[in-house]
Amino acid sequence: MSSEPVTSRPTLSTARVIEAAVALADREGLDGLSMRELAQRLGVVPMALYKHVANKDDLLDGMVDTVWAEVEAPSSDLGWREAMRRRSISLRSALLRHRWAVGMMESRMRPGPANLSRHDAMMGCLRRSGFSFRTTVHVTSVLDAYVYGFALQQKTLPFGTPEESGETAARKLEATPPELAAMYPHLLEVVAELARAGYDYDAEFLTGLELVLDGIEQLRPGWATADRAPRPPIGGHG
Amino acid sequence: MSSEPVTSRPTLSTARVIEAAVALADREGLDGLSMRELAQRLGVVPMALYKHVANKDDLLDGMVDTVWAEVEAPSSDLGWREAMRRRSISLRSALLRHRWAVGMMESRMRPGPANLSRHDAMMGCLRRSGFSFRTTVHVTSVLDAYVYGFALQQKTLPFGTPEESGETAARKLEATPPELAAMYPHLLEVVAELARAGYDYDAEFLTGLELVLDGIEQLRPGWATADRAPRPPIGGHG
DNA sequence: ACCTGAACACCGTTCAAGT
DNA sequence: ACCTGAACACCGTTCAAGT
Repeated sequence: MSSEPVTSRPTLSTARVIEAAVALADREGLDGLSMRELAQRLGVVPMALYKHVANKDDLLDGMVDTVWAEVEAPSSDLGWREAMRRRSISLRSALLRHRWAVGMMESRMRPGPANLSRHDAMMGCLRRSGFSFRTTVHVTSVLDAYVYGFALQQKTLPFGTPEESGETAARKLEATPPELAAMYPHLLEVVAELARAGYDYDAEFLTGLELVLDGIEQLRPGWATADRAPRPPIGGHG
Repeated sequence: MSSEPVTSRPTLSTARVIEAAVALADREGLDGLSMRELAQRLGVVPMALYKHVANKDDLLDGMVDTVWAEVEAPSSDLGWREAMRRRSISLRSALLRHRWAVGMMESRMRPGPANLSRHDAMMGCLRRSGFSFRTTVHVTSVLDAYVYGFALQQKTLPFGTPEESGETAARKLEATPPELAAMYPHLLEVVAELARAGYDYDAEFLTGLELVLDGIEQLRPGWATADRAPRPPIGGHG
């Protein structure tokens, strides 16, 4: 009696709605994601979606947690530096696959389970590696700022590949009227160099990441001697 | 004959439209900024705006350059580190005053004159301070990522002042069901510490900024010896 | 020539009518 | 009880009609 539906259109579910919404946003951007368009792609009437998500904001909550689920949770087995490096690279990769998610990863009012578990793993890794509470916050703050900020820049800048960036820069350079070139000599000089040598986002990200990790290494209290959380310094943390 | 209009409503101009749009976005956010609402606040019919801006995107271009005009251009007189510190703080302040602008500062396809002049000053300061072309790009990339990323986090996170953040965290903590507390022990531990000691965005930003500046100091070729651009190392930059 | 109201093609969501 | 079409209050922008 209860024969499986063999059609290519499985019945709607919250998971399927979220999955389709992510796919739509990946392809068309956040502006292209409307409840009406999403419904059409799923072959249902717009109001049918509201059986599976409370509203668009609820849908976005689910989409963001889908992205979090793709982020590698740091494990303290690797040592904090390798763990933080891998998590940062993994977070950036997820944000490259889902550019619409940049700026939404920390903003949801009701964080989902994947979000919570990844943050818990981050805190656990740092605390177990001997960072104090306060320093754990510093590390999280500066690393997240760097990764989110870099992803934001890349999402936002007008070129993709190294070659493309060189070409874009070169074209812009040629199109620059002489009076502008005279007003912004240093900017033009650097853009010309980029046009010559190309601009590789991945390499740039890794360079900056090591720079930030070096800074964190210095921040770690007792980094040169102890391997576990030392007693707090007399003056507090300031 | 041509008597000055003494009314409180001066005639419309591009500058006045942009100014009003910035004020509206500051107060109501980007979502609250519609051409219709903006027109109403200016006491004109919606279509009247299109005499002064080509479309909404053109309006946003103008708004972003208004924010750039508030950013202090770095001067190499101060030394690169102090100059970069001041520019970063100034950029963040502008983004705090105009939160809607986070994520739009580098994304405009037709950058305005204030944008170009600030970027030119940045490049000029770094080049004059002895950074190579390539290292100048690294410095710009990592500093901008940090400032934009931090501003994005702050815009996005649900609390404002240190006290408020403590209270918010404490309230969330109390509202946490025991089964969740057991699943995310490290996260809860850190949040509890934040609830106790408070979370000061300004202090956090400055801490991370010095960390990044320390990293940049290491990046600078010839930083220990020369004060002007050294000849490039034999192996290139790697 | 200038200005602008109505219209077009959208949006998220409510709500009442239909099965 | 469930589903859904029409409706509501928006949106940016076009375009033709009015002065």
